[in-house]
Amino acid sequence: MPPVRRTRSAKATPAALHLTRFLPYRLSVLANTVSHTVAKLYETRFGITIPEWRIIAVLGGGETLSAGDIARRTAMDKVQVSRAISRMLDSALILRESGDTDRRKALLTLTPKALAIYTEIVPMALAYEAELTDALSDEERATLDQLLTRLQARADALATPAAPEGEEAVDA
Amino acid sequence: MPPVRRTRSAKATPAALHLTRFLPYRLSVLANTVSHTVAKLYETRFGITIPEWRIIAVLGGGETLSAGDIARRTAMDKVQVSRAISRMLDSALILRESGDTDRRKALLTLTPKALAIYTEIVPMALAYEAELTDALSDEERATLDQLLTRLQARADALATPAAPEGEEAVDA
DNA sequence: ACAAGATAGTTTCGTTTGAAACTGTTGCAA
DNA sequence: TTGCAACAGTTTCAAACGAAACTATCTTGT
Repeated sequence: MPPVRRTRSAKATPAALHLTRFLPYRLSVLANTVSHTVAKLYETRFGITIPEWRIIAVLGGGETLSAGDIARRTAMDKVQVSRAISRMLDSALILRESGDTDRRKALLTLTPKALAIYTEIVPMALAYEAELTDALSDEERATLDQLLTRLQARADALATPAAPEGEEAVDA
Repeated sequence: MPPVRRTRSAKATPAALHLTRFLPYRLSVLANTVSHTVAKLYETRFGITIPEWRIIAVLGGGETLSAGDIARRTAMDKVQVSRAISRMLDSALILRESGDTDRRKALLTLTPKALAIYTEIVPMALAYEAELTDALSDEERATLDQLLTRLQARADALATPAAPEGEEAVDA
């Protein structure tokens, strides 16, 4: 009997991997391209960064939130939020007031200056988003929405236990 | 006659923007969740970073490329590639040889050690990808592929002139 | 009522990042 | 040929990042 011939599928050739077909890679590149573009948009027009934009976005409705609330809603970590808030205090975009029931929590509100930015920036943001999905039909847009939601849920489930929820993000 | 009632669509209320429905935000969060997970995977198992993984991925076929080639194929900028290569030289994952026709270009090849990592890592990467898209049907996977391709093309077209092509990415 | 632990937020520290400046090499034009 | 722009890759620098340590406040159990 001849020795067992190692079959090709066993170990020899690992399925080839083309980076440009690899989903994590593609998501990363796409998210980066998009983030860079909008970051430059916000930066040149309003002098704010993406973390600051996110904070403006969640406070723009006039709500008053604590830093922790903001971190949860923006998927940024508390360090990032803390730093962004301190920048925004310097540039008079935000108001901080100690809560009286719990003095650990600081209640944050946008200043009129920030609200003005909000009013101007939201249409720009939506316009960019519209341009980005320009080539998609309404049905495709709905499908994309669907798929992203499901992928995010799956990614969260597969995420390292250290960050099971409230994932931090580079920018956007 | 009562005075004209300002219509809601005029100026008063800018279309509300919910971060969790905003595509750039969603892409950023998803890409980050995924990147973090795979980064930890590569880090704990092989002690390599994502830039290093990408370089291994493009050189894994046995090809010999220059740093510039790698930058183009991995969508990383040349600084990032340069740094990753220098790490890989230290850890004996890569071989650098000066080209004789053009001494500016260095020809890079993986060492057997890196090839062994490649052989082990590719199935892991594909397995993660498979798990991520677990809940998707084949048709949905094809649609996702389609949509991502089109979004990337659109995002490139809308990108700031500074980076019209060969976009750099944080990780993945 | 008070020690122990949880929670809110900030600061520190070492690492990573990208833009810009720099070094060295090649190709081209006068 | 030689001078200059383009190119490959590295280094520098200031900013941004995240983990972990820290401060301050609140909650809970005994």
